[in-house]
Amino acid sequence: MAWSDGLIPTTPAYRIASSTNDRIRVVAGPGTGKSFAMKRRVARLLEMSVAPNRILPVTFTRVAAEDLHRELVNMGVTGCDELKGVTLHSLALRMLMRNHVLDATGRVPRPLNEFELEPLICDLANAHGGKKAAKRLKIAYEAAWARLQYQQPGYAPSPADAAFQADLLDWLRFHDSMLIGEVIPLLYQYLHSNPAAAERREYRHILVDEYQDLNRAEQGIVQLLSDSADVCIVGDDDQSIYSFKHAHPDGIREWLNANVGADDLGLDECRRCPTRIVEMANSLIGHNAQRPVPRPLNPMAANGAGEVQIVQYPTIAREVAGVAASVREMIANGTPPGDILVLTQSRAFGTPLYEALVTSGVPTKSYYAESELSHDNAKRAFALLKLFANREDRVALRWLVGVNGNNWHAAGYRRVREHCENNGMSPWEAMTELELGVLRLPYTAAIATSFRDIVQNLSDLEALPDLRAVVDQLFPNGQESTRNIRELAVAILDTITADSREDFVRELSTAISQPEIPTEIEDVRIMSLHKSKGLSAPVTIIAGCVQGLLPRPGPDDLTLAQQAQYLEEQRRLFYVGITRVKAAPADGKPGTLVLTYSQQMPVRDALSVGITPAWQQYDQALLHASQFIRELGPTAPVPIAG
DNA sequence: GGGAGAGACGTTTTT
DNA sequence: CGTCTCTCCC
Repeated sequence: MAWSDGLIPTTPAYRIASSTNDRIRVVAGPGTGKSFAMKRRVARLLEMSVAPNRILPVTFTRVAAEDLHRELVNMGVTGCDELKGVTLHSLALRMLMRNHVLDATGRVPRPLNEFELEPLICDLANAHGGKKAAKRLKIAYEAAWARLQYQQPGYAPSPADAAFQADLLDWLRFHDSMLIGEVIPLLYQYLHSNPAAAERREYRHILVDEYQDLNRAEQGIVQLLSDSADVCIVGDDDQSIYSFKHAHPDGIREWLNANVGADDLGLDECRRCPTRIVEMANSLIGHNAQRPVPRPLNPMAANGAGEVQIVQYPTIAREVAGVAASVREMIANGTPPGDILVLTQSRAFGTPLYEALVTSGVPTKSYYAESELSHDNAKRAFALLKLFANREDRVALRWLVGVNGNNWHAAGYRRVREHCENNGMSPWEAMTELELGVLRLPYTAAIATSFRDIVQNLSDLEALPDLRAVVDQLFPNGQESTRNIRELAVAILDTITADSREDFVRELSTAISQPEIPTEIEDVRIMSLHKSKGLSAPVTIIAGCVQGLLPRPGPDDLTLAQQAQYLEEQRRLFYVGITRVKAAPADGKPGTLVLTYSQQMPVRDALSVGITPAWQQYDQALLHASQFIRELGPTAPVPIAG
């Protein structure tokens, strides 16, 4: 199929695909077909024989990356197999692993898993005001980098920040590791200080999706990679929902000033949603006063009006039962489960809903599912596996040796580390001597004991015939706490041929941190509003639309202006949610949106979800409908009691 | 190093 | 209302 098949030359989609301007900005609302236009643009480049490895399609999430790849394959475009959509994060990791880059940065691109942060925080807590303070300081360090504050003239961290950062960097260097939040900044630094680096001219075409969700460092990388590349950025500030990740949505506006002469294209026709929902979405987002340029979505009459229900229940238990009942009814009436998307603002709503659906026999998948590493058993086994593959994995060793102590044996470990630094030893070597009694250090008895167990565990593993046996030993069949990680490990074993421990561990790590995205959707999906971005479904249900949860009040240390911004982001989150509804008139699917909320919930649950109830009656918190329901305007139906 | 008791805090999320 | 964190004490 040719890139221009079915594209009408006067349409914006055609211009996006065909423009030869070396700078293009596309502002595109939800459901307006920006992925479609991007895909056609990539197809055109490939048909013009641009080498696939010189095209860089950057996406915010892996879902989008795989989507692009799949659609190009379906189009049968030559060269698409070699074209990989990547997230900036994975691109950065790949570049940081190149030898000359390693050399220049002096840092090992071995990001810490979430669970491996615990001993790091404990090691730094003492000198920096406790665990909480250390966590805050670590977040501040990553935030400063995400915002590129270090590059801004006049920026200076406070003495406390600077002292913490020095210690943090020492810890990371000593343990041959880095924070996940450093991956992007380190590549930024490398590219920034090496204008002659080949990386800066590696790509001929760069396409960036969801540009409003990138933070300053990420936007900076895109710029540094575009010395000799044509750049096409696509985004929508009305869908900017990642401020907690320091997204810099102003970047999409500033970009036009920095790239004078760029094509400025827009997609406004909402091809996805029913017209009634488009009108509600416009009314809702119109309440955001700080929009730079209001750009209403244009409804597409052929989609039909669609169906919308707003339902209030007396209690949260009734709400859960009610949603489950309507899902069952829809399925009984012929709606495929995969057509139904249930969105909630928190796990606390998602989990009971999931359980109710599963109990009533509805095939359901919760995207709130527990991580493979939520149990200590699984963490321990995984850390052992890392050490089994590489005795010099200092992070894994640090974790294992501290896990049984209430403070991660921070005091003793500090002595071990000092000894290593003074004598040029690795922790493995020092602990071996410690355990043999050759070396004596104060406060290290517990560490020596833990180390002895670790060595024993490892030698037990060494005695096993192959990796399959190692997996059976670490993640025993039938053990609930390691069931998820076992499934992953076994699946990987089935695909790899060589018995290489390093490869196996690397693949398992990747599989854990970057779960597979199911391509065949056969189940009802329950997920957060954030995760729903980029998806669409004929039936979308948003449960728990109550004030205090959606919108949330936001942290109390915000200024009035910041509070207003926070509220606007919450409104954008709801905007993203309701625009997931897909009308498919040809299939007789009108597109259905259901919004539910309840009048009361147990105070205990309210508190644990983050709602501070303004009113309560005995142990029940009294709830109110989200203000966003009201803001949907006159097109929205009158709420009914359920 | 570990236990008892007081006090803070509670969410969403990407890589 | 629970869980985590910190402090104090042995």
